[in-house]
Amino acid sequence: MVESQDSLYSLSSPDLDLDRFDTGELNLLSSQLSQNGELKSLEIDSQTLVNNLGFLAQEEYPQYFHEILEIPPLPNLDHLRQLPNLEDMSENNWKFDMQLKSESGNKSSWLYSGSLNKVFVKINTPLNVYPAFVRYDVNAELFIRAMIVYSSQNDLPEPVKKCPNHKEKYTGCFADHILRCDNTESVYRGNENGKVFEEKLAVLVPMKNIASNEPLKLTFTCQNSCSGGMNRKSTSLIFTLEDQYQNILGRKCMHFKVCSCPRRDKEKDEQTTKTLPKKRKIEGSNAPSTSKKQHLMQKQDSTETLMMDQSPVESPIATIPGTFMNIKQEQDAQVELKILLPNDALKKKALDAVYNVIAGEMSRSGNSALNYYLTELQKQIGK
Amino acid sequence: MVESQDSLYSLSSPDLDLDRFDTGELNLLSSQLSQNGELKSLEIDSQTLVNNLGFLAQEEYPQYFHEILEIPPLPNLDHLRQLPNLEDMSENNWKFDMQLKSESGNKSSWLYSGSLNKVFVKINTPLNVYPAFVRYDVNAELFIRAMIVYSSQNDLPEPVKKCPNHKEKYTGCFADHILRCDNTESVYRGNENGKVFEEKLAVLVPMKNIASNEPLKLTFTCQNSCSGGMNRKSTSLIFTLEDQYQNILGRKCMHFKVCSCPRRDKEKDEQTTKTLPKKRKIEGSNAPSTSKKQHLMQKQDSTETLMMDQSPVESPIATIPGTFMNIKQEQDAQVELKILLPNDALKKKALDAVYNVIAGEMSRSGNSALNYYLTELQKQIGK
DNA sequence: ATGGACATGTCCAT
DNA sequence: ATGGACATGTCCAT
Ligand SMILES: [Zn+2]
Ligand SMILES: [Zn+2]
Ligand SMILES: [Zn+2]
Ligand SMILES: [Zn+2]
Repeated sequence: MVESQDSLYSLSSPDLDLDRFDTGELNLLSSQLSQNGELKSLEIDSQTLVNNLGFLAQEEYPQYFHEILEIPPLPNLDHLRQLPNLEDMSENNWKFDMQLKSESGNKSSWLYSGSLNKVFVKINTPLNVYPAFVRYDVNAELFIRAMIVYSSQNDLPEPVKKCPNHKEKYTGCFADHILRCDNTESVYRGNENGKVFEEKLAVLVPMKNIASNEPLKLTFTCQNSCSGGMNRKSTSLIFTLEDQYQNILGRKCMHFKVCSCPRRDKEKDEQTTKTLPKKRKIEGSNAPSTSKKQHLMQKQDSTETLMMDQSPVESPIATIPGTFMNIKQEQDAQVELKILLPNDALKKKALDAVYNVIAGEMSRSGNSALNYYLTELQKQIGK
Repeated sequence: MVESQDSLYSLSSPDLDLDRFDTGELNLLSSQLSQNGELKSLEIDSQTLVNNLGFLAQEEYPQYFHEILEIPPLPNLDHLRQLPNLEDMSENNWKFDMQLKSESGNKSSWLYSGSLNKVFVKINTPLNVYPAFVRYDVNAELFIRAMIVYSSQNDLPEPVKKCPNHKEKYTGCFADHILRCDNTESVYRGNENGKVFEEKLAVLVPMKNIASNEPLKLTFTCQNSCSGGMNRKSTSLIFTLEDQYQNILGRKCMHFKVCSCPRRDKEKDEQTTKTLPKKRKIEGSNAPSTSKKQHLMQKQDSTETLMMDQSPVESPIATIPGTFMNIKQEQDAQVELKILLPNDALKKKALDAVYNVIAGEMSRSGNSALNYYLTELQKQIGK
């Protein structure tokens, strides 16, 4: 164990003997790093490690060499102990992207501003984000990590914590997590005080069980305005496509704001940004009044508008869950009932009431074909 | 023990044999009542007790008879198991009052509105309140209890809880208490879910150590606007002068609001009240839209300006409703109900049934926002 | 759902 | 400290 680490430390030039990296060692190194926040057991600080492995860490190397060199993936794990990176990384073989698709239904629960690369979303409301990437290496086990950070350079290191008010409502693995992902097998990582990438709160979603057109079903459980929490600071979402070794294969970032009036706030935000870069921010310990308050992402803002709005096409899939198979029904034209209800409890009551309507009719008419609808209703009620 | 209680229960007429009351028995009864929220050990409900002791509970009897009759104070402990009373009680021998004195210094930390009988104060800022009373019985051990309640009749039973955000900062005996009193030997009483007088959170200050001109040094540790806490409901402060047996010798009430801008809010409040009694409140589970939202104290609002400075009539004590609906209308996630039905006729019936579900809920909860869903349903039903 | 009014905390210049 | 502007949640009528 120590031996393998020693061999790592001895690396000091780009003439790396790549054969020496087998995935076993990498895994080991990776876990070594993450289980021990300060690397004390290795008696080496993370900076030293970064210095020694730094040449592997260039953004230019995310591609895999193993096909050419017939070796395992080039390790690129220094980011684990660094601050999150807010630059998109999509110009490699994986062509990773995350896309929002406007949904016809209750579209008001979120709105996206292309000019700001920012999504405005209500609290506890689903935001579906669709992964898009080329499966460049079919053997890689893929994950998408979703993480929240403060947008401003000064606040980036600061952990983004859920406010005590909203914390109170939840227990369990995501009690401290603002960002929830309701896809099955999502894993909640990090801790509330984590500063570097691997320690920050995030949700890790295995792609293994995600259908090709299935979105990440995200939910924000705290508002940007919450005092004792995000406290009106501006925030960003970072998605990273990762393999089983935590190599980063792609990255997609966007600003977000969890608020009560997405439309109003989006319009005001676009308006304000259009005119002049204002102050009146409590972000960062920046200069009194002149500071331009620039986001890390905005470094490339020249191309940002494009980046956003083109990220285009692709088919919206949105298979409606719970869609019924078409039953060839007798003479009567089958009809769909589709309504909006205030909450799940009332939806449940509504379903029960409809159940009674159908059951009553079936009883009165003796039309046992209606049983099909009861069964379908029961499925929804059971959920 | 049981015997002494039995003797109490046997009282059934005002011809009370006052000699039978010694302070020992009263103390015992009092502690019996308070240690056992439901009086289970006595196998008697508090209502029965009130019925039996009710004749002692008249507001007209707070005076002591012991000088005349040479017996201990007339017991008056039924209030312990009732909702707090919001009427001033100063027209007796004790002439109890609590007074604010404008301080030259940092006067901005609070402001008092005479016309509203309301003090506007900043969070975590000292509010000195000066007790004034005639020491009618020099042998009595005196206390002043300070308690916070919701002003509106509907919300009065609801415990006033500190929001989780502000709770987080404190530990110890006043962790849950919004109202702090920094005088030495202040004792924190009650519990967060207490509904009746003796169980509600309060601070009890022994007068023994208070110099004659010394004020109660109060501090509010949570704002009226705090969600998860007072949640913008209007609130009142109740001071009661009590003896060592918890008899109430005097009472002084005032509205208060803990806010960031006392001056602005005071002016706006006075302005608004001057014109017309408005709605736009989240207080009480009141009727849909017409409810006048009246404070207990405001029942006499016609004379309130006077009342403040005099001390009025009489008024009923609100009884404890078994439950009070929680109006807390946080943002519920809207949901869509989508089902397939055999034909239009049944769809119509289904819509009717759902309509009834929502209408019923709206009626029960008084949540008029649900009307939107009824309207939408009606559109579909009309088709 | 939606837009307007409002309530109320925060920032900022003086 | 103070008043004005602003940010942002909530209520309400449609
Ligand atoms: Zn929150
Ligand atoms: Zn940006
Ligand atoms: Zn609070
Ligand atoms: Zn009043």
